[in-house]
Amino acid sequence: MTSIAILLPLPLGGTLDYAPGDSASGDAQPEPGTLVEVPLGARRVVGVIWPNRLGANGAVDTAKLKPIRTVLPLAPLPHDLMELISFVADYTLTDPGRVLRMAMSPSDVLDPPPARTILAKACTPPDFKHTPARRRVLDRFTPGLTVAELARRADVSDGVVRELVKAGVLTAVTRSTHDPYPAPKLQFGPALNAEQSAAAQALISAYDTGAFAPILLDGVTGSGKTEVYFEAIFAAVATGGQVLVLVPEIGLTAQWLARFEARFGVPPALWHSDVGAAEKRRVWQSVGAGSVSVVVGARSALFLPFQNLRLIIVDEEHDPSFRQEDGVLYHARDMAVVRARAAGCPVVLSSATPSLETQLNASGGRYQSLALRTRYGGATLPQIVPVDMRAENLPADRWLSAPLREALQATIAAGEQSLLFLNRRGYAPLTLCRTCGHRFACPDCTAWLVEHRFRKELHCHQCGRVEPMPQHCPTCETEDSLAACGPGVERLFEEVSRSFDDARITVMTSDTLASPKATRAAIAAIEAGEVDIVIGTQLITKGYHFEALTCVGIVDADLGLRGGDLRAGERTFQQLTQVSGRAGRAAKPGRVFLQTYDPQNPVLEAIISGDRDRYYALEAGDREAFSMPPYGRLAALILSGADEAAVMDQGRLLARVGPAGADIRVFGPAPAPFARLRGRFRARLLVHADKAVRIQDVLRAWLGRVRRIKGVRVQVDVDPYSFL
DNA sequence: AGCACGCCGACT
DNA sequence: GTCGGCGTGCTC
Repeated sequence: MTSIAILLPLPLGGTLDYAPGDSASGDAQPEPGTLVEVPLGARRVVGVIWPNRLGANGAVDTAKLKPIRTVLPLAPLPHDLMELISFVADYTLTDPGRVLRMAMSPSDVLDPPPARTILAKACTPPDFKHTPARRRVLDRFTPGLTVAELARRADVSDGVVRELVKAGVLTAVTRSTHDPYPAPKLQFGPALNAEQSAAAQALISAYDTGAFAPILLDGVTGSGKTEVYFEAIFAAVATGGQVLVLVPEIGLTAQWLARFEARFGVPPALWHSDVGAAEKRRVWQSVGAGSVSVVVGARSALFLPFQNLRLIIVDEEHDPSFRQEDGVLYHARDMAVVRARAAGCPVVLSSATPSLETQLNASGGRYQSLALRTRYGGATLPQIVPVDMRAENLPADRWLSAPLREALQATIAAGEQSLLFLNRRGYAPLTLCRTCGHRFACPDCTAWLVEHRFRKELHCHQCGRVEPMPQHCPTCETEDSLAACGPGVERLFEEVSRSFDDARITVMTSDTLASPKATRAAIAAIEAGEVDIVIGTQLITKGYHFEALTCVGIVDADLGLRGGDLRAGERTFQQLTQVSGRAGRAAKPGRVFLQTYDPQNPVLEAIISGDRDRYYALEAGDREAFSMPPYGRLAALILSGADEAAVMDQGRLLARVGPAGADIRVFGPAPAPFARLRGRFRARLLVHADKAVRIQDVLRAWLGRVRRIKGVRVQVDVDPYSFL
C-alpha cells in the first residue's frame, strides 16, 4: 500500500503520512501540491500533498495510516512555491508546517467564495408587457450582474427586476465565483528618456529569455525607476505571465497606485495587512487560478500560489521592512530571489540606495546591474548643505539652526514647501522630574515612556502601553515639575509654530496617520498646496513625490548613527539619501539642510559630497576587515522567559557546548539591549562564522544536544537584522 | 496549533 | 465526593 506525505500548516516537525483517499471515483493519484483535508486526531485539517517526506517523524505502519478524506476544489500549490516553503524552513530553522501556515493564512482563504445570484437572459413571453422601466432594465442588461447591480444601473427599484425574473424574461442562477480582476490595459506609457529606455529594454529582454535572472535596477531618487519596471510588467502582461511587485510595508502609497492605474488603466490586486479577509480570499484564489496578472503586496505576498509567475519586482529593495521580525524570521528580498530561481524568471531589485549585499552581488557580477544616473524630466539632484551644530549654540529647547530657519522662511515666501525629518515620535524621548529626578519608564520593558502631548499620554514604544500624562511627579508629588528632554516631532511642531506664525504645518507620523483615510487626506492637502511645512518621521521618506517640495531639513542626522549596530551606517545612509531625494523632484531645484554634530562622519560626508560609491567601498571594507556580513555570517539565539535566572541558565547551558573553532565563535549570553519586553526577560547569544560555514547545520546540531529549560523560549535568527 | 489526558484545589 | 485549573504530549 502506498503512503502519501502531507504537510499540514502546523508545527509538527515535518510531513505526516496518509493513505490515498477513496479512489472509487477512478481518479489518478493526486499530484503534489494538491490541497486535501485529512483527519488529525479528532479534527480535520487542510494540508498539502508534498513532493517528498520532510522531517524525522518516525514511520507509521502503512496499514494503520488514515486515509485522505477529500480533495479540495482548488488549484494545487505550484512547485516553485513548495520549493520556496522548504527553502525558507530549512534556511531559517523554522518548522516547515509553520512556513506553510504563513502561505495559507488567513486560513479562510481556502473557503469557497460566497454564493451570489447572477442573472442571465431568457426568452421573452409574447404576452409580456414592456413598461418604460422594464425596457430600461433590458436595455442596460449585461450577463453576470446581480439583481441589485442591474436595478441600480437601470435606475429602477429591485422589484422591477424581480418581476422580470418571475415572468421568465431573466433567469436567476446561483453561482459561487469571485469577481474577476480587470485585465491591465495594453496602452502606451509615458515617453522614457534614453537611460530609462535602455534599462527597460534590458528588463524586457531578460523577461523574454524566460529564465532566472537577478537584476539590480539602480537609479538615483527621481530617476523614474517605476516607469522602467512598468515596461517589464507590460511585457509580462502582454504575454500572459503573472507578475509580483513587492513593496515595503508602507511604500504602497496612493501615489504609487495612481501611477499604476495611469499606466495600466486598472488597479492591481493588492495584498497587505490592511486587506480584508474576503478580498484576501479573492486574491489568493484568483492568483491560484491564474486569473490575476499583477499583484502588488507586502512581503507575505511572496507566498501567494502564482500558477505562472514570470516576473518579480522588489521595489525599494534596501528597505528594512522586507525583513520579517516575528514568527518566521525571513528576508523577503532574499527569498524573492529564491522564488524567482525556483520559478525560472527574472527578479528586479530596485533602489536608489541598494543594500550592501545587493550592491556587492551586482559589482561581483552575480546580478546584472542597470543604472539610471540622472533625474527624470530634467530635474536636478538637490544641493546638500551641511550645518555644523557645534557652531550654532542653540538654546536647550531649540532644534532648528539659523541656516535652516532662513531656508524655511525663504521657502514659504517663495510659495514652496518644506519637509522636516526627525525620526522620533511624540513630544520628547524622555520625561523627568526636575525636583527628584524621577524618570518615567515602562514597567514591562527596558524603555522610557514617551510623552505624546497631542494626546496628553505617555507611550511605551516597545510594547504599546499607554498611560494618561500625570500632572505631578508620582514619586515626590511636586506639581509642574516634569521636564521634557530632547526633541520629538511634536516638540518640533511647537518650535516651528512659534517661529513661523502663519505657516500651515502638518505632522505626519504613524500616530497622526493611523488610517489609510487620514494618510490620503494628508497627502492630498500637501499636493493641493495647503501645507507649507511637513514634519515627519521615517514614514515620509518613502517614495513620495511632491512637486512644490524644494526644502528638506534633516533635524538630527546623527540620530541613527548612535547605538552602532552592524547596519547603522548603511541604514542612515539610505534613510537620509531617501529623505533628501524628496527635494526638488520637479522643475524647481531642491536644497537639503543636514544638521549634525559630526560632519566628518563618513556616512554624512558621503551624503554631503554625493560620493555614493566611495561610501559603499568604505562600508564594504569595514565589513570585510571584521568578516561581517556579507563577508561572514551571523546568527543570533534569542532566549526569553518570565524568569530571568532560568533564561540566563539556558544561555550558559547553550554557551558551554556551543560550536567553537577557527571558523566559528559564539558570544554571550548577554541580556538583550531591551532586556525586558512585555514583562519577559530576554538574553542573546551571537554566532559569528566564516562565509563557508554551513551555519544552519551547525545550529541544528548545537540545539539538538542542549538540555532545554522549561519556560524558556529559544528562537533562532539567521542573518539577524535587528540586534535588539 | 489544537485537543486530550492527567493530576491537585474550591464547590454542590 | 465532583468540576475544573492549565501543564505535558501526541497527532500519520
